[in-house]
Amino acid sequence: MIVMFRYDRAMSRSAHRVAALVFDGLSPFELAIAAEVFGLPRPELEAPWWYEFEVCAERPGRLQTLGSFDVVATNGLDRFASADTVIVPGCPDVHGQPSDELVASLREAHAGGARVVSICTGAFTLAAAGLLDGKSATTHWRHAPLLARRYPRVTVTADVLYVDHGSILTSAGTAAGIDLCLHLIRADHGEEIANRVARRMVVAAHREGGQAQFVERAVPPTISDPAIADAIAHIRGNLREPLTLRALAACVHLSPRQLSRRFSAATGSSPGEWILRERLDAGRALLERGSDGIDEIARRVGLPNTSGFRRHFRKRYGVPPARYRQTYRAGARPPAGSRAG
DNA sequence: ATCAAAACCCGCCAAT
DNA sequence: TGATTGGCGGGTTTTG
Repeated sequence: MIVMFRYDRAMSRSAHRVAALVFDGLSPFELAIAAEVFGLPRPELEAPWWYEFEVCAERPGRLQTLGSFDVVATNGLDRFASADTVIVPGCPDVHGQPSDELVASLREAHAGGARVVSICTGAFTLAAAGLLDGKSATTHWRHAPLLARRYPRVTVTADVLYVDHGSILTSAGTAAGIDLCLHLIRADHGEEIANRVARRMVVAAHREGGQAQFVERAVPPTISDPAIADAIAHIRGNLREPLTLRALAACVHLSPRQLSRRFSAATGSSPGEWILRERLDAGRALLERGSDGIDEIARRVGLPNTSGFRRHFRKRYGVPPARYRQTYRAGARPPAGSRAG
């Protein structure tokens, strides 16, 4: 599993080093995303390890950002070779070409086992380095057609927030970089810590980002209506039961009409919708972790009719359950060419 | 893929 | 008088 792989790898050294590329004309926001997620100390999380964040430039020194302030890079590109994760923010010119030196250092980082991560049009830089050849990738939707034209060997997917190939990850327009960085935290430290980081940043731990995004549940909203909070707790604790509106209403001492009304007010979704989502989330988790068959999983999440389970699953996640499991497991292999660690 | 039955959702409105 | 409740109708969705 890649999660274990990354964990072991990080534990084998003093810390997991995240190196971000900076250059003149940098978007400060994109750099700040990486700095916020990886650069802030977070002792309150009690994670077994955390990241060391640094910025690296082709020519270290003072650099102009697109905002009205400068950044000073103290490191050169040689730091990429030994980094565990390399972040490449949006490039200043989508028609331009990165320098040979940058291309070489990105290739070296990747060959050396680093995860290489692009935000927004950073995908152009990765593509120019040949790191995306034969792979799917994403970038800002405005530039997706250009990326596909310029680099025909890259399969450009414009309708997702990010694409994870294990050692190569690309994200869509600027803010999707947040989704991707949280995704990395989730891969490294698990859902719980990723959710807590997201909560600290006051963003959704997960946005549904298009069909095959395979995302986890978002930070649960705070429910101020106690009856509805009870109802949700009851749903979670009794997923395998039928859970009709009427039964649920009786359980929390409300009329069905009232439950329906207050549930929508408190959560933004109807009881039925919510219950279905809980069931499918649980089903997805069982597909990822356990080895139960689809029939058994369907029963356990309260959709005992397997064809119904498949129908809903496919509609929500874009792929049938069996293929989801296959894809998920396949995606969990360590990246080829990684160094031992 | 199709279909009848069941369940759900929600605007409406009289009763509280 | 204004807010909340809960039954009803029936269009929509889900089920098996």
